[in-house]
Amino acid sequence: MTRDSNSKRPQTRFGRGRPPKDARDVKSRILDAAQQVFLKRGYQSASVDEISEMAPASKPTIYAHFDGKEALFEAVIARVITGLTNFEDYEPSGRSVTDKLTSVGTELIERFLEDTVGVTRATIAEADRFPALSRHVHEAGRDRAAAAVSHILNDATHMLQRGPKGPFSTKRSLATAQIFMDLILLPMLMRALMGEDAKHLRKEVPSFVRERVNFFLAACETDWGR
Amino acid sequence: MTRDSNSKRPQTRFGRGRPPKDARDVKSRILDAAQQVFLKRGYQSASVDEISEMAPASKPTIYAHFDGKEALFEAVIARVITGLTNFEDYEPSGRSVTDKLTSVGTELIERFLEDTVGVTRATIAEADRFPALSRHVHEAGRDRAAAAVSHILNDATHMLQRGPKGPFSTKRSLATAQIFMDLILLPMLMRALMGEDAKHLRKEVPSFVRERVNFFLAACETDWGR
DNA sequence: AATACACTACACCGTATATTTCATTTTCCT
DNA sequence: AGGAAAATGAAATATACGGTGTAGTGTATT
Repeated sequence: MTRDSNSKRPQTRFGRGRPPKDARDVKSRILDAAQQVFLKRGYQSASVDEISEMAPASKPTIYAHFDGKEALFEAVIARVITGLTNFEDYEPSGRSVTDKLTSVGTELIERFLEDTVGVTRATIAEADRFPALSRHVHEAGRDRAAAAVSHILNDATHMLQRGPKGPFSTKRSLATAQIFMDLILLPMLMRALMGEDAKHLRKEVPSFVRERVNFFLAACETDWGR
Repeated sequence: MTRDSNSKRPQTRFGRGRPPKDARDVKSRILDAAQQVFLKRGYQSASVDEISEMAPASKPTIYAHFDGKEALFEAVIARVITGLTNFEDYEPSGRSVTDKLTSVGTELIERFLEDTVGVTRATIAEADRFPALSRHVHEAGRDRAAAAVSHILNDATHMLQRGPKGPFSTKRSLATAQIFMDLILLPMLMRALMGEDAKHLRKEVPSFVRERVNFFLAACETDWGR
């Protein structure tokens, strides 16, 4: 009864022995599984056994590649973070400023609602066990995205042809980008964190973004606070 | 190394036997300790033993008063929540609208930064273990506060004497209050959740609130989106 | 003084889980 | 072919924790 070949073992499972060369690298298999499990259950509730089963990879193998559960968790977070700030090749659609900002806002929400929720939840939960990680996630998620949005806002400035004293004063573009994100991304992220259904959230996104962009532009077109 | 080795017995510890009548009720001692431990460590990492030591109360006593760890957790959350939404007797200081809103914003941050951070963190972490709790916290923290802010905004409308078509249109006052909170409270709450030092945060509050109130008022004084 | 009570301390059980050891198996490389 | 490499399954170790049972003890009440 040791050999149970027709069981529901997930995907590829190798028997004992050195795996064939064409098999996907064990390390990345472990990381993939760990990401799924950690982002689903959080750090504490995640078990190495489950990761081992899902990878698939035996526990000795896991401990051969990573120093322990904590190191594995940190590796997973680091990997998700780096794969999340690729705003390089993004260009907002639409011609008017309103359309462009709506596009940016929607894209932000879409992108962050996908992977970030799990990471954010996990890091928030374990904020005192991994203080460095928490800070890293914060900076990566907030400051980097703000820089990207700031860049896009600067483009909008030039588009409006109102010069450096225009609605998006260049000097404060970073703070303004921050406001944009707080106004549009953060509320949705928070609601997702609190467990609101993703499908339900997605349905509200268009009208929500429209409302917030209107509000944002209304303020930007004045000389708020100078 | 989850365990703190400096397990100094806090405050009063009774020997065996029935405690004197004037001793604070065991139940509230347990709840106090449970609150400290849960909000510090989260649900999973919190151990009943630690609560027992901190209360101080023996484990059998704890299980005599509560059905188990989950029930204890729910009791703690419920207790924190109910003690959090007392905006009844709050009146914003200042004469100008700007001053009033600044006062409201600061008060919001102060109040929520105190206890809410721990609760929010704990419920976010355990959002799928206690789905009902998560929703309750969300509604209590968001909708109730929004209603209170909405009320204050309505007062500001009357103050400005611009009638029902004024800057704070009554019909949308709830959505506007939502924006106010998202603009002022949410960013600070998020930063606190990510483990930023409370002392450091408090130093930034005044200038932050000022900036955001200016932005908020600038938009409100237009007819943003009709 | 006697009794009921409301606790305490301590030890125990069962389970879950991180981590390691060991012998074994299969593939790669020369 | 033959050894090194890489992984395996199974089981052992160690720890932590939720929950419970037992016996004892001081306070309140009668």
